[in-house]
Amino acid sequence: MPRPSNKAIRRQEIIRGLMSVMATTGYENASIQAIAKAAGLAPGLIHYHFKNKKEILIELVNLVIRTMEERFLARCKDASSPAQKIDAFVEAALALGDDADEELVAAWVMIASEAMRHEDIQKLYENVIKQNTLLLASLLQEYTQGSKSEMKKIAVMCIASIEGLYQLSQTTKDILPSGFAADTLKNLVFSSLTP
Amino acid sequence: MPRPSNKAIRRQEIIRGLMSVMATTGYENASIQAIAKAAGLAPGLIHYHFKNKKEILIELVNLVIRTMEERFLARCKDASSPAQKIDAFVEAALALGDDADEELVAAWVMIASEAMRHEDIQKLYENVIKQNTLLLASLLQEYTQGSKSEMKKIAVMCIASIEGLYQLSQTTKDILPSGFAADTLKNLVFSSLTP
Amino acid sequence: MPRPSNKAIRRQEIIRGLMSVMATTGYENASIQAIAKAAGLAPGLIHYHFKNKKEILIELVNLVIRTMEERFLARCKDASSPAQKIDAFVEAALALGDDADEELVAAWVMIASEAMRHEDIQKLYENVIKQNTLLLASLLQEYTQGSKSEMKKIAVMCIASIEGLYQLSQTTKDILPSGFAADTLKNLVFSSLTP
Amino acid sequence: MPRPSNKAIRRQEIIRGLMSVMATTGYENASIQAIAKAAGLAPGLIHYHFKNKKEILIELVNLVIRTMEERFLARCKDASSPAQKIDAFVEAALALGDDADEELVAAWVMIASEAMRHEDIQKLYENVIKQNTLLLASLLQEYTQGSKSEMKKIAVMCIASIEGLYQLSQTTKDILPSGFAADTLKNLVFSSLTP
DNA sequence: TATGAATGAGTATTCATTCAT
DNA sequence: CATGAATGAATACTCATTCAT
Repeated sequence: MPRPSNKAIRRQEIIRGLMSVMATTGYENASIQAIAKAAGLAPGLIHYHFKNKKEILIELVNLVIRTMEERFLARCKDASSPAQKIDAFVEAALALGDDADEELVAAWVMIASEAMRHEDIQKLYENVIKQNTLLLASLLQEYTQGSKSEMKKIAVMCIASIEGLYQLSQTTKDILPSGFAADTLKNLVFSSLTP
Repeated sequence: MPRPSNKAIRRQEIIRGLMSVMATTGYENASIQAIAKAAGLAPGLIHYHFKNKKEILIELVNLVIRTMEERFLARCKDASSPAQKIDAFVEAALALGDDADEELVAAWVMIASEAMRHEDIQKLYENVIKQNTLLLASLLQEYTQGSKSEMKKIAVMCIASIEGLYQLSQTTKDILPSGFAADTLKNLVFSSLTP
Repeated sequence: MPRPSNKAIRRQEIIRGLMSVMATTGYENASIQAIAKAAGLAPGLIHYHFKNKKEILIELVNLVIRTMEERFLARCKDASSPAQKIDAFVEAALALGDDADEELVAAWVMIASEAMRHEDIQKLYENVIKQNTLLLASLLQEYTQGSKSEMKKIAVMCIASIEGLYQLSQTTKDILPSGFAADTLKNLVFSSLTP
Repeated sequence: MPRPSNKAIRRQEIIRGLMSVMATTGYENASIQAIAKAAGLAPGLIHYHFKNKKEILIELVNLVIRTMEERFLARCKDASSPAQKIDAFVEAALALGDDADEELVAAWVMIASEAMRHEDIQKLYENVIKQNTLLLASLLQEYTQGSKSEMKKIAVMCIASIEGLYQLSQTTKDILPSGFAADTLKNLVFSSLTP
């Protein structure tokens, strides 16, 4: 009887290893050795489970994306009106708290910058941005019967703010009034819609 | 009789070499060889003019910052009212056009991500963000006699939007409605102020 | 199933590689390539086993020091009187014979000169010199009930002679009457003690 | 009227530049740039006055040797008896005082270690050692009518002590009782002669 | 003579990837 | 599956030497 496969588990460990290393050093400086150490595994094992370093990155991107989606869905459960859903969207993106979130955001910012260098990462990143934009735009439209193109613009700007806030949270922490982000962004958005 | 010094010129060439390489590959992947090639110089010459790679990066950051400031000041010349100045601020940041701007923004996004890895870059980056935030906040306050802390929040959000838009412009170009950024951001800001 | 560790063996090989290269070229000129070649290993492997070149040097210094101590202890086994111990000390230091000794001395002379450039090597070197001096001084005192400070002076001079002879043996071989060193030094020391 | 040649002066400056750099860093680490800086000259000028780095070293060796000889001759002026001359020899070698001496000794120790690596330096070094040995041996013989070969042995040992003391003075300063060297060595030598 | 820019080869070090066990 | 040793290419940086001015 062969021992049960643990590929899936090992792959998760490795992906999380990359996430934690990347959060502080970026992708280029995340050596296989360091990833292995962070994952508590032997270096040689990495390439048994992944073809190469890039593949781990891609899986990490997918993991982060999935996690973010889940955050939104969880908050959406109790939302019925469009306004509540918009609220849920922004809260899911910006009302971050624990250490896991912290690392997730750090990794995400690193991923965003890797999107500039790797076409495949760029595609994944673009997809999320595109989807989120469309989602938010349709929520906005539902909420206020404004023009579609106008709602799209506001949605893009909103997404940009979120990405920019992630960035600033990693580089200029002490400039951000603590916990201000979600509320301020919602204010901005809603006030631009009501007239 | 002695050969005339050309240090300043060479240093500029090298800095621009780094900028152009970084714009597409990031800092870690900007090899000295590549920088030299982009600058049209022999590799060995780089370290004759700069102590190390980091020093080139720092000078590049300073150059980009200076250039951005000049853009704002140029647009501010004709602005008298606070509203016009806010307008100038946003336009200077977002109404970008030619290839030089393109490269500048690309380099800036890369710099922002380097700020996460190098403390000295982080300091420079933080300083600009801080200064811009304060500047914008005081303009907003001048314009609407709202509370200082409220204006600060809006200013931060605005700066975040700008940084986020830079990011998106590099990673998800075709999602941005062309030329929409400045106007949409101004709308958002002003509509949040008037009530 | 895992490959058995051979770190200790490889490290020894590398250290001996450095010793043999240093013996002829000195530390600065002992390139990693040359060390690897002397050890029969791939260059990249050196840095798998050692953090950097300096670390190899430090281990080499420790090895040489240990070897020298063992030489003395081996000769001391049969020594009971102080005079015999002094004899053993000088013999251990100077009655050198085979090729291994030759290389050891060559490496030691190189190490001594590196002590001028690297603080950590200087400390190791100083420690041995200091310990040997104290050891010899106490032997001398045991032998002749002379003043402590006087014995210390003779001990230092004796150690200096030994180091100087090492030096000359590497640089001006054909000036040294073969095999004269130990006897002559003992004569000098004992004749200065008897009055 | 052509400007008067200053080759000799420049060469001296460069040689002293090397001496001062070597005293602290050794020959391999004495870069042409550093030598030029120490000499207060432009880097390019070095190779105008010297074919290559080695040539400067050779001239430095000659300079140091000459300086040492002069020290001995100066002290010999008032010496008439063999004992006084032996005294002068040892004093000239070991009764060092000012900063210039300090640098000279440091450079000399570095030179001695370079003798292991460069055949031409080895020759120069060997010559001095040989000559000094013969000189001292003949003085010893004049003083005590002992056998020539015996006197040679003592002379070699004496020279070795001196070289060893130079070495220790650079590497383990605080172990040497201050100012003890000359007297102790003279005691050792004379007591070994009188039986 | 003098200056300092330029070149190119050389060096330590890192690291993704492979492979023997 | 797992381990950790091994490889070789890539990279930042140094430096003697040359050369244009």
